[in-house]
Amino acid sequence: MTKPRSIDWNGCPTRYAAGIFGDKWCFLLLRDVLLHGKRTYSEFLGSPEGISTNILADRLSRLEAAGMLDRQTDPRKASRVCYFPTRKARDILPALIGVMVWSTKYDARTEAPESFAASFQSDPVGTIEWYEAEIDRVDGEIRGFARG
Amino acid sequence: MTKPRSIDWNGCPTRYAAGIFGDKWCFLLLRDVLLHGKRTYSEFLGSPEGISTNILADRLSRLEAAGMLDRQTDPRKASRVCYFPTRKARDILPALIGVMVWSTKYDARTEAPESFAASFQSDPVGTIEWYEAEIDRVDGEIRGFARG
DNA sequence: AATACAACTTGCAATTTGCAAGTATAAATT
DNA sequence: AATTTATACTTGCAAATTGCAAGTTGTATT
Repeated sequence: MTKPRSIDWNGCPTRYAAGIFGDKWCFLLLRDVLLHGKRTYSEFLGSPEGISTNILADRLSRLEAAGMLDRQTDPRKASRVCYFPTRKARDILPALIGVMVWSTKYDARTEAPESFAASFQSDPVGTIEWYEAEIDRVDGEIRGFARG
Repeated sequence: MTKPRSIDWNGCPTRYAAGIFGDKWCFLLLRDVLLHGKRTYSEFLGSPEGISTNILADRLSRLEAAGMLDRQTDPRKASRVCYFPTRKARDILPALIGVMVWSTKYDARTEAPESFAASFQSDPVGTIEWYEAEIDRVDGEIRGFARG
C-alpha cells in the first residue's frame, strides 16, 4: 500500500464543490448558462473572457460528466449542439447569486445595479424563481414548447 | 495599441469572484479559515488535500492581496504567522454555506450530517451568526481577548 | 458541387503545478 | 553558549496544463 497520489475528491462538501466548479472556466460557464441564457459552443466562446477552444471543449465535457449540463443536438438545426443546465446546475443558483451579491459589495467597479443585492435579500425565493423562469423560457424556446 | 493580453477582471460580479476564489486552492483555504478555525501555514498544510508549500505561499499572498486575509505575526510566539479572515472574507460565508448545502444534496458520499442543510434553511441568519461567533472565538483566543 | 457554419481536435510553445530540497528566523533544549 | 527543533517560507526542476493557431468533421445553404 503506497501513499495515494490522488485524493478522494468526495466527502467534504467544500471539496466536492471545488472539484466541480473550483475552476475559473467552469465557474464562468455556469454563469453563462444559468444567468446569460447561453447554450451553444459559439455563444460560450463569445464571452468577453476569451476562453480558448480546447479548454472550452474540455470544460463542457467535464460539466456534462459532473451532471451539470445536458448535451443535446439542437432540434432546430442538427449541425448545432446545445448544452442545457440540469436540475443539479439550477440548484446552485442561490449560492451563485449569493456570490454575486458579495461581489457587488466589494468590487468598486461593479456593473451590477444597486437594486440587485437589495432585491435578493428582501425576496430570495422570488429572485431564484425569476431566474428559473428565464431558464425555462430559453430552453422552452429551443425545444419548441413551453413549460407550465 | 496592441490587442490586450489580459482582460479587465472587474465589472462582472461572477468574474470578480472567479478572480478571487475561482481556484481550487483559494476556495479550500477559505473553507479552512472560515469553517475549520485554521490560521497558520502549518495548519493549512495539514489539510487532507495536500497542498504543496510553494502553492500555499502563493495562494496566501494572493488572498492577502485580495483583502481576504490579514497576515500578522502570532502575538504568543513571534516565529509563527497567523492569517485572520477579514470582514470581506467573512461576508462570503452565506454563499459558501449555500455551496455546502448544494454539495450535501448531490454528493452521495457526503460527510455532512442531514441536519446541516435543514438548519441553514430554517434559520440562515442564526447559522451565519454561529459561524461568525466561532471565528471570533478562535481569533480572540489567539489575540488574547474576547469580543462582545 | 461548392461554400459556409458550428463544433470540435491537434500540435506546440509558454505558463503553472507538484515534489523534493534548501534557507531563514525564533524558540526551546542541552 | 551551542545545538536542536519549529515554523514559514524559497528554489530548482520535471511534469502537467494552458493558450494560441491551424486543421478536421458533419451539416446546412447556395
